[in-house]
Amino acid sequence: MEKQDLLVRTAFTLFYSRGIHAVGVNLVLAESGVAKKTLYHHFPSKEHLIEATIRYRDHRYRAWLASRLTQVPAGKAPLLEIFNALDDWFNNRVPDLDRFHGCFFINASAEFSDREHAIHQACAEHKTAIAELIRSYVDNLALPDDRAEAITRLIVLLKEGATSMAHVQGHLDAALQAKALLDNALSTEGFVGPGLQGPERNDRML
Amino acid sequence: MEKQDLLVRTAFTLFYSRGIHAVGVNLVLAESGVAKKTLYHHFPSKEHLIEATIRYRDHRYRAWLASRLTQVPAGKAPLLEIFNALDDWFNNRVPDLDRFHGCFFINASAEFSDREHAIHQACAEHKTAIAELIRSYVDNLALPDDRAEAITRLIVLLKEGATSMAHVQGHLDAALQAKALLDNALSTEGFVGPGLQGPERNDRML
DNA sequence: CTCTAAGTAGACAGGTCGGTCTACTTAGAG
DNA sequence: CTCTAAGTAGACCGACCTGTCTACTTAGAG
Repeated sequence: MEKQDLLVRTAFTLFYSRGIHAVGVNLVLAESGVAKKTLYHHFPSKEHLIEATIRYRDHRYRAWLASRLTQVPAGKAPLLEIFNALDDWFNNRVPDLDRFHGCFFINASAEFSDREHAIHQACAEHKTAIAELIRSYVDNLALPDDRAEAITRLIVLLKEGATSMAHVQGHLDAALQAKALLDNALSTEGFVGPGLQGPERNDRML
Repeated sequence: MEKQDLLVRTAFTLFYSRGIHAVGVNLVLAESGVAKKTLYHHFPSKEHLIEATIRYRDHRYRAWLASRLTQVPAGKAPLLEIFNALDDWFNNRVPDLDRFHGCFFINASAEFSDREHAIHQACAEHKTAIAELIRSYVDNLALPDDRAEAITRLIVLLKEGATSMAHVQGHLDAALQAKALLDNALSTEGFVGPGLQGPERNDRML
């Protein structure tokens, strides 16, 4: 594997499990077995390495989620499938995403709290990209634009809440709970209008 | 003011706005004007100071939220009022809580990711305490126990999601969006059963 | 008046931080 | 064969980290 990739992967795993400020470049080098000069040959500073780990995680996470959503029939199913995927992630059934330690982008935003900071903005952009992915599936329901936007934001809200609860409180069933809530909302007149089927019988949790 | 309190308040503000690992004790001392010996007289280590800031924030936050919920009529209103309070917090209309930088406990959990760690556990305990506060208001609706528990968890889910979105993405209206969703859920047959009023007309956002 | 607890300023120790640098070693392209 | 880009190990720099320590000051209790 190319040294640059190796550094980014190693740095990501360390940053994700221990926090970004808590991990020094010397540890990344020791874990990866790469020389310091090589790191600074590819990245002008630790900051750039951090940004590379953000892009790396963004790419992996989006690819994983997008792949999951193509594996179910079109319609409501992909929207609910988001939360099946989250459930797998929380319960460490997705080795590709590393052992669950919450959302890397939420964590990074906590360490780089200033919204003007490049790293915080990169995290926000990831969230926007995820929202756009979700929106593309909501659009398949052929709803009015404002309705589609509201449902997209609802799903994002539930996703963020479930991820946070799973990490901080250890409520590993938060994804399925969010799924049941979404299912109910999607079946309610005020949300998507008549014409969609009722909730999936065996997923009722509320 | 007692030096111990001054240290905790100063440390909290710095930790909250810049991150815990990013702030050294020397900065806390410089900002507070307290001598280093005094800090280590009251706290055996930085770790203990961090734990004190967690307890401090826990106390302040719970007192603020509890106070807000007593200012509306009993019934559904306090549950919706949670999100009015969050909306004020996100938009910096609550000076007592410091300038909004997300949830301090989520942020701290990101920096102390190991769930066995005392600081992470203290954060989880705060969330549990908040959930119990909410639960006490849900109980006023006189619902079956499992229903009440589900609604409590739903509210917590929405609260966490809104807080995270407000911080990372800057969606400062997330609280009102969550409120509208809760309002709808509380009015839906499957959630609390018949007998409760419909959604508040002018808060419909979905 | 005396004793004590809590405070001050700031030097210091041992370690880690991000980052630079020298000197040397590959491996592949022209 | 030669040149270059990318790699190695690791010494080194100044800055900052947590935490300890000396020496002195202050305020209140007995």
